[in-house]
Amino acid sequence: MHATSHQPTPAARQIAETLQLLEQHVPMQRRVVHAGDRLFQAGERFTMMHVLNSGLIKTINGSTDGRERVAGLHFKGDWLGFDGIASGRHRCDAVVIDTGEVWWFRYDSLMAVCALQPDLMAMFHAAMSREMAHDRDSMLALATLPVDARVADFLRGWVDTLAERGLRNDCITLRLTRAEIGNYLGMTLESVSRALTRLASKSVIRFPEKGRRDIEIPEIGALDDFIETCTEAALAH
Amino acid sequence: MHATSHQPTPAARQIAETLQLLEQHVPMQRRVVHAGDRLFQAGERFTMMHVLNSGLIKTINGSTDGRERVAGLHFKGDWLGFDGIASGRHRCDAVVIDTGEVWWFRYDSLMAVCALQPDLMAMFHAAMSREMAHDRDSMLALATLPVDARVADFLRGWVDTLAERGLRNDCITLRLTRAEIGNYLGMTLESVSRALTRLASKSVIRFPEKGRRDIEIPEIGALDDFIETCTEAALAH
DNA sequence: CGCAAAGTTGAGCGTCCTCAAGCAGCGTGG
DNA sequence: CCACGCTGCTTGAGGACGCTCAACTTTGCG
Repeated sequence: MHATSHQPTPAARQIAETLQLLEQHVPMQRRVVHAGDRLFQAGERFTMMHVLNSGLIKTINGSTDGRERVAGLHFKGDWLGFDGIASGRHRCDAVVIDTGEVWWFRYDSLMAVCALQPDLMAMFHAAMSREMAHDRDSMLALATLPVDARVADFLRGWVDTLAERGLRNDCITLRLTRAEIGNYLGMTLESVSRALTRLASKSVIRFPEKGRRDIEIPEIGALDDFIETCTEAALAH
Repeated sequence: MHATSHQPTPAARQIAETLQLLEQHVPMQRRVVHAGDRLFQAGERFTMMHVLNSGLIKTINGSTDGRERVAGLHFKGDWLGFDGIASGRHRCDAVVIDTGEVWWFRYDSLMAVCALQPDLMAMFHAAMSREMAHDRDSMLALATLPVDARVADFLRGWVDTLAERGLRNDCITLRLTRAEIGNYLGMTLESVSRALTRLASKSVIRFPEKGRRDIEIPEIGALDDFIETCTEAALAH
């Protein structure tokens, strides 16, 4: 069973350490946020960084001509606001999906502290680097995987995220609609629905409840196998 | 005519400033690199950051099951190596496409200097943030644009990059093959070729030479119009 | 209970991919 | 010098994957 390990994972330890450093050294505020709340919006002046202590937040990236896409999903320990640093303005909306606690603090305060606390600076950079690496992997999936594999890859990503944080991950609750998932994965909501049906028919996933919001994943390895099978099938004529 | 302005652009000024700060404070080495050279490879231990003083470099992101994608294209002033910070290992290959000069230096040296030079730290963060914002826009294009628009968007991005740096941008020389462009944009090389033909037939672009490596862009605005037309056409049934 | 929002499933169609053929540029060697 | 092969590019024909449109079911909420 691949559920909660009772030793904190390295990632969980790192998150705890980061939160502790922030708490000790950076003047900050905490806020409980609820589904629908916005931490910031595209175009607003950037001054604050946010760190998620619990809950789930999505960022939405839009273009001038009205297209938009769910750019990222953020869990406990994730930082938000990086994309505002360069231009001094936020480039996306941050919308709360599931209730949680957000810590927020001025970016310039953080920088001042970082000059004296190399460890904190390292955590900051690591968080940013991790997000870049994650984005790269998302792009790879967008560009190279057929829809079914993309959905499977998405689920694996979610599972991994939970595992890293030492959370139970044999059964996950998507708090996103099919439309949001589809938008994130560059496909329609119908395609998401069909892909899930196919995954279930091959027993890669299972729906424990009648409402198909919860997803059980008996074997994580099966997800990877499924992804490979899809890509091979695509290559073979 | 939208060619070289003889005032340095804000971006060009910022690049010059960054290079100067690095030169003054960070112990570094310079190297002339040629097409085919690799700055680093996925899996290698990360210790060095790189800054491109001239030339063109692509990064390639691969997965365990053999898929790969051109993850980014890097011009003068761009930093390389961010994705290695988190894990301590590079996550992509960096391959030189066009001859240029690379400056490289230890990441830990940079950090040491940054503690004393807030300006340099700010440039470092800005570069990282800019790359994240760019990746987000790439993903938006991948997820929401039809092939023709994606190619147009790619060209516009290239043109903008040149313009920011104060370079001539009414005629660009792609130093990538159709296959590389297609890989970057999540489509086949044939689709790239067809898209370019269609763009040319609508006079959005022009091929000055017989070998269609150079592309002339009479009106940058026409690219944006073309992109919008594509997306509207897709929406209208 | 009734309405709105979310999800599933099917049929038809279009975009984009696959496969294949042909052409152009270029360096090599006979 | 030209034949040759190699790589890159274009163009066409056919097919598949995923989208659109539509009907229906289920869930959630006032």
